Amino acid sequence: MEERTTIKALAKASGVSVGTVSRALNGYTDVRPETRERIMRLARELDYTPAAAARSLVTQRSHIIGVFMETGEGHPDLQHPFFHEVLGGLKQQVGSGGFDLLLFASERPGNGYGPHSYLKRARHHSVDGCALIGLEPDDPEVRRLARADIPLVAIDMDLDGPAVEVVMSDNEGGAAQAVGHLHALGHRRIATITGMLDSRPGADRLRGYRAAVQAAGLAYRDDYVVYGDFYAESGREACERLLALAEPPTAIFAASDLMAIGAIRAAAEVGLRVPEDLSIIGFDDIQLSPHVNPPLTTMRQDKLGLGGAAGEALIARVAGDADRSPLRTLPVELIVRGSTAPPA
Amino acid sequence: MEERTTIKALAKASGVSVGTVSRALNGYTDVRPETRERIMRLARELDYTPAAAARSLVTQRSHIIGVFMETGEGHPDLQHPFFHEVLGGLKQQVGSGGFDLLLFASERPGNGYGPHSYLKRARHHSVDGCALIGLEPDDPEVRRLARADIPLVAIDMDLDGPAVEVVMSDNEGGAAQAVGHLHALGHRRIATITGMLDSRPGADRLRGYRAAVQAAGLAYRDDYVVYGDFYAESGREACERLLALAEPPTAIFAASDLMAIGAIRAAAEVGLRVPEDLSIIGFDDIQLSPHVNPPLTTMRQDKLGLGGAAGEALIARVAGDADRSPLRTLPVELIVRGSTAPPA
DNA sequence: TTGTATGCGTTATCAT
DNA sequence: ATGATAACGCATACAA
Repeated sequence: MEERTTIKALAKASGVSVGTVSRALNGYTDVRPETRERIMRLARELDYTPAAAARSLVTQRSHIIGVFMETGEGHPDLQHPFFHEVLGGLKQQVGSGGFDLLLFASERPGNGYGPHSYLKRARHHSVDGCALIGLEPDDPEVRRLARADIPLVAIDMDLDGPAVEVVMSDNEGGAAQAVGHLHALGHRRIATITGMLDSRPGADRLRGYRAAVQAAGLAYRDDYVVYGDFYAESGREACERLLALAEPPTAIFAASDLMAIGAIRAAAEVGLRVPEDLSIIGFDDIQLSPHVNPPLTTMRQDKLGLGGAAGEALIARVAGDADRSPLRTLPVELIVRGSTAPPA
Repeated sequence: MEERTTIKALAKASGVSVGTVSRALNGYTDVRPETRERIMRLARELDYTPAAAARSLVTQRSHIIGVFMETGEGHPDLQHPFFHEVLGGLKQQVGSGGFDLLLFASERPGNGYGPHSYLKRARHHSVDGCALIGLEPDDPEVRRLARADIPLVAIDMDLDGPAVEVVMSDNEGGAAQAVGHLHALGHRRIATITGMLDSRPGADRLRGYRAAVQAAGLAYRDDYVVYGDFYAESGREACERLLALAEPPTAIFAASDLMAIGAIRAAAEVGLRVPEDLSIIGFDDIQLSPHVNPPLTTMRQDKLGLGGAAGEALIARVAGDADRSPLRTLPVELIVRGSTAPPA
């Protein structure tokens, strides 16, 4: 039973008061150098570690960023690889700023009474700010959280509130660029497999597709727009439908890499070769994309950058910087690999 | 500036003392029913949320499980998809037990003095327990943490200490089963691409391979054992080397799906078809495995189950249950898909 | 330069 | 059944 060293014990050992110890440790100037040194030395020897709880109680700062992370219906959370990479960037950024991440898991905070509530969970742990990943912006509880005065950053979702900032990729521009790539290769029959359209990225990528198709002077065909849900299986089904068309497309823009990979498989199953018979471009550039067969051409999202931007925004707002643009859009990049080629 | 409702404000509103409020909320029996109801109602109206910091200060329980998660050298953390799925299972399990997860990000906890230290970070936040994912068991700081009396669960790594429990898959048995599957299909020239051998799973899977090869009466050939690091690129390179052999294998057991996928690609690049010309089996069953081309035959690890078992262990030990087996091994399952077939 | 005292929001131990 | 009151570990305003 090793007792935790408290500031009181450290004070006794140093022969000074707890107040002095606190000031010495926190870098106040009005402490005699030799006193400080003695205290610091003893702190090291006794392996003193301040209690975050006690400190946050008095300073009203927890140095903790909360994370609400879920993905849609039917998909247990933490599933989409995209979110994890974003989380990695967030972790790195807030870590360098001296913050840790609290991944909310329990739905019954505190005394366990009352309904499920994001705001309550955030308040309970006195987080200094929160990152919102994969939440439903229309959820009343999300809106309630957004109305509070706690710094918030929403990733890939629309949200507004007194202290919320939104971070997302240039989904519309990226989608247009993807279609442009296909068009430049010579494709004229270009279809798309959409993501969930009630999500901002899903809607934006479809919008980008539309804009690019029209800009290219191609006819916009309803049957070239098939709905998916960002996951692989939906990409496969959508591609099957597309290939069954009387006049099937020669190229497909899938709104996610996962769906693109599903589409490649669907093509293989009917004996079509990618990219010789069918070009497929994805969106995300997940880690596996360079390694699938064929290597996937895709629009790369700067996932670490997204998380980093979120962390940066949070840190700035926690520090009191309130005049910040409520929206930060990160550029995407065309990565040409082996799944696209000129039409046969 | 909405003021946070404190227990004091709630007491004043209810016309009772804070002590009574606390007892009412915490379900003590010695509170008059009508008093309790009034308090509960007001708590709801004022949207009262207890402060975790204050509570943990007095109860010595934070209801927080810390998570140290990193992956090896050169690979920025949070990269391997396997770990994320484990994290998902952990999150779910501890959440249902009323705990939240603290993802350690900052390397300078507290006053920022002193060296990097896992133990210090854990103590600083008074976590009730910790999950260790992807750490180096030989790291002196890890050992120091393990010696402490705080409940620990190590995932996929060897570690011992007064309160540490280890959770991992049956890597050795699974590897043997994978090789057995290949052998049963008729393969006799079976090679392996290993993971990092300084990791417990990497070493165990190689051991399982060896055991199965010998059990099958096949000759153990050094040139059929190529070293990888679990990631895709290493699988690709290893497979290239294998295929360049004078007598190349007809089947490969890759110690991870990522490497198996890299291997498939290497085969494709030299014009070999999988599984017709070369069978490949992986290990993990990551989310993409069913969707790659061809769908990957693999040994499925119960990733959610791993995380869940870790969470369960942590919760039990935090509750004081100390007589628990220090090791929990979860079974793996052969998933036959399209990347293995009888030799030509 | 240092010590003392107060308070942060709770729970827990006494009384009553 | 309820109310004071003392912790919990720390930071800080005020004295000295």
